[in-house]
Amino acid sequence: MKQNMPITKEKIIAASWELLRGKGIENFTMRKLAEQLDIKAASLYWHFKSKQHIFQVLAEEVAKHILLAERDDGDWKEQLFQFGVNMRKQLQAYPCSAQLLMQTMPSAPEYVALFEHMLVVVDKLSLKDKDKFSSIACFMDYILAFELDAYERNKVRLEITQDIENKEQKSYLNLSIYKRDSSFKILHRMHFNGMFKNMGSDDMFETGLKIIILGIEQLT
Amino acid sequence: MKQNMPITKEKIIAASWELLRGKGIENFTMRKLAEQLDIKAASLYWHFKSKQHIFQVLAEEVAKHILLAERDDGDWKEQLFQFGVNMRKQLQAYPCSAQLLMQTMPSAPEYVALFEHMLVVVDKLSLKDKDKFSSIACFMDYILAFELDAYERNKVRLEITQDIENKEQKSYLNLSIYKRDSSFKILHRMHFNGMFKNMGSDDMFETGLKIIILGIEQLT
DNA sequence: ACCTGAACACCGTTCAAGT
DNA sequence: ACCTGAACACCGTTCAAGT
Repeated sequence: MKQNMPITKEKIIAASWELLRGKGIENFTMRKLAEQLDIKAASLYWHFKSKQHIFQVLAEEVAKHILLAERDDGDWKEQLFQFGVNMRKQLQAYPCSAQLLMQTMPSAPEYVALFEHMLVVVDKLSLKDKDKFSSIACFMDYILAFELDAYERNKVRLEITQDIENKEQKSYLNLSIYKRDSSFKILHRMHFNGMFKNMGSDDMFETGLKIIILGIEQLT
Repeated sequence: MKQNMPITKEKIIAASWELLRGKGIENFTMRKLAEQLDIKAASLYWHFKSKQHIFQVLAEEVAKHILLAERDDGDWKEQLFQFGVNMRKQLQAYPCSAQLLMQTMPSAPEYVALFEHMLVVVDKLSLKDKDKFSSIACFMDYILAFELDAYERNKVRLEITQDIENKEQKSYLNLSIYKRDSSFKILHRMHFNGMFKNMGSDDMFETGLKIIILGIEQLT
């Protein structure tokens, strides 16, 4: 990480991804970012006018990579499905990218390009423009929320394992209570904790994708 | 706001909602919350062990109210639709509640009750348990993401109008560029800004809800 | 039981001053 | 052109001390 060469925007962005991966977006600070680059926090402000602006650049980078990895195979249903799978793959490759996109979305030109790209896929359907737009918005909302959710759940999971290490045993999720509580009949039947542990899996993600694609088809 | 009676948990929670409504979750601070209650920030820690814990209580309150407002009319499709509409209404009634739920979701007992309630609606369908669960997760993800999105978009909108007041004219969304850019053919045809202005509307929300419900039906 | 002052270890951002 | 020290106005949280 230590270099004598002058800092560039590119190096700051690269270090930002590292910091996000290591500390998460809630612990991303200008001071830590500067430390990682062997400079002082104040120096960052020569390259970027604010932390928010760094986030915007990161978000646009993600949006760009989502579009780059696109190939258009099969019918519209297959295309939409592949787009969803690929978008999630990119979101997983860039730490906290769902948060970044959610925060900065409508201002980024790349975001609009994403929208346009998906509208093309759905344009051949015999739907009102308004419904095409709603379909794509729903599709993207689902994907983003799925990853936001996964991130939060992972955070809780890490806190718990940390507490166990510290012999604190706080048990944020005391599932044992629900296991015995007869008021949650269906969840109980579904093997409560197994179901919740399966949240965030590839399988669950793809089922959601299928639901939305089938739903769009049905809207015609 | 000024009272001589001793502060209670209930008063702190009430003041928290006010603060969220007035300042948003990103400007919710213990110091501001204390000020609103005419006490000092340190005093809050006698009632709640942390800011995070206050958020957890707020989130559970929202989840509780979503369940309370429930009536079960019609077939499963109608029920699910009404649930979605009602859930969004509650999310809109409590400021930043989508963020609160997203942050604290899996640890809250009320959240599990929400899940169970929706699973009951969908339980009569001839689906694998796994797919019932995925359906509900998809449904809830969509609703939360829709409101998160609306919140962020509103934030940007407020910043812009503020800038216009300040004669800064930064134009975070310079839509005029896209309007002329021929690479966004479909969005252009759809009246670019009109479409984006329509984002977050009741109509768009309900279309998304319908898509997911039709999709779940198709999964059987 | 309930509240406070003072402190600790942080933040993002600015800006005059250095090279 | 690029970086820094020092400061400003904040954070969340703790804790001995007050009533």
